[in-house]
Formats: sequence, C-alpha cells, structure tokens
Amino acid sequence: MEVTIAKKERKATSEKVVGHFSDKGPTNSLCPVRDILSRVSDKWSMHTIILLGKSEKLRFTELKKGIEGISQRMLTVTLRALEEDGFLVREIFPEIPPRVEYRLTDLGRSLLQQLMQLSDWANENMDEVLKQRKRYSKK
Amino acid sequence: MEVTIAKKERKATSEKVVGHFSDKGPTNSLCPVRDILSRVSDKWSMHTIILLGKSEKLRFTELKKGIEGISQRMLTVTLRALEEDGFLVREIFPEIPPRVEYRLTDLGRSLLQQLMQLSDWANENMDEVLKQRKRYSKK
DNA sequence: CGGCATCCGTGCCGATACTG
DNA sequence: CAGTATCGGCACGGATGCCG
Repeated sequence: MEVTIAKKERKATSEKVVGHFSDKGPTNSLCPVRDILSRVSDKWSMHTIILLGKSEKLRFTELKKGIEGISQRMLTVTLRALEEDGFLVREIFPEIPPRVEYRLTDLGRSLLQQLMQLSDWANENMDEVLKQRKRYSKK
Repeated sequence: MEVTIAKKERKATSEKVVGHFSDKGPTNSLCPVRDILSRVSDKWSMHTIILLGKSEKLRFTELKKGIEGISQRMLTVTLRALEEDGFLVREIFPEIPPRVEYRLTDLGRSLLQQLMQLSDWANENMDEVLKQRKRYSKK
C-alpha cells in the first residue's frame, strides 16, 4: 500500500467543501466549482497541468525541473491529488532505477482548456486589477 | 484611516504569488492567472461575487444572510479584498444607523462571466471527477 | 448597522533525512 | 530515480468582545 502523504492531506479539503455546500441554499449549484477551483488553485497544480499539457508525457524528475521552486514532497502531493481526480495518469515502469511517467487524461486536457480561457481573461484584465490595487492602497 | 484587517491579511498572499512568478521561466505567462485564481478561490469570494451578480446591489447584512455560514469578520475581509482588486465598489451612506451598499463593477461582472463558464464546465465534469475519486480510493 | 481587535486551532507547505 | 516520514513555521479562518 503506497500513497500516505496525499491521502491524508486531501481528506480535510474535500470535507471542507462538502460541508459547506452539501446543504441547500441558492448558491448550492456552485459546489462543484469551488471543489475544482480549490483543487486547481493550490500552489502547484496549475503549473503541473500546464507543463504536462505542453509535453504530453513527463517523468517525475522532468516535472521537478520544469516547475521552479517545487519540493519533492509537494510535487508528489500535487501529482497524487491530480491523479485522484482523474486529470492525469501515472505509469510505473519497474526498472532499475525506477521510471514513472505522467500524462494528462482527456479530462485533464479538458480542464487545461478551461484554465487557458481563464488565463486569457486574466492576462487581459490584470493591468486593470493592478491599477485598482494601486488606487486602493492610497485611499 | 480604516481598513486594517484586510490590508494586512492580503499582503502575504500577494507577495507569495509575486515571489514565485516574478522571475522568468516558461510558465511565467500564467502569473496573473494564479494571482486571480488564488483571489477568487478562497473560501468566500466566489459566493460573494455570485450573490452580488444576482442582486445588483446589496447591503452588508443582506450579504451576510445570503452567504450561509460566513462570519462577520470573513465577510469584511472578503469584501475589502474584492474592493481592492476593483471587482466591487463600496458605498457608504452616513446615516444613523449606518448603511453600506456593495455592487459589482464592470470588471467584477466580467469576472463573474468567467466564473460562470468555469461553473458550467465543473457541473458537466463533476460526475466524472467523483467517479475517478472513487476508483482511486480503492486502488 | 457595519464594522475592528484579539486570541487561537488547524491545515498548507518547506526543509530535512531516509529508502527500495 | 522516485518517492516516504517527520518536524516546524506561518497563513487562513472561526469565535468572541468592543465600538461609532
């Protein structure tokens, strides 16, 4: 039995979301959004998805090199969480030294498309946001 | 001079994002995305934006009633952060008792559109994600 | 009514050391 | 190479009390 880090660390997050949206209410229809949003918006998931989107298939070490600043631990945690949601698959080659490859699933690529759209919006509007922040800071 | 809670609490987040994306790297173009994503994906921002999107203009207490489970403190923090980014405006009426109204800006409504798209995607794909999680849990 | 100040638990994440 | 285990700092957010 492997996977001990990610399993524990993810449980809390899931329950947090479920707990706040499982009951009725007008905003209830957005439960999935916050769920996925909170999955993707953590510190490293988006980086990982984008990088995999560019290269189609990468090894652990290649990902680590491509994502500047990420620790071994967080790369593992992030990859396991994305695997759990079905955004990527993990393929183990029982060689010595071991080799593990990661690639996006169709679902993962679909998510990537969404992120790209959001990316476009963000790039278009970031200047305005920064301007607003500046204005706000001296009020 | 007002605004003490939110200002302090936001500084760390901003610096965190900037610190990790201000340098070069292939994923650098996504800096704004993570910035906005981390703004929107906190515990209450999306609720707030959606609710304001429905009602066009709401008072503090009305928002508090509409967002189930939110504390006074977090509503204040959330509203200040969204105001800082220019997603909503805060209008104070110096009456007794005081009245404060919040409404989305054009920028905020534009962001809302993006969230709605993401919402659609999430609703379409959540079943698949949940299925994947189940499969993963018994592996 | 619409906040602010403070205390405090909990979870996220980095650093480090160890392993098949 | 690709992880796991553990410790510790710090940010996020809840509870409570006070105020113009």
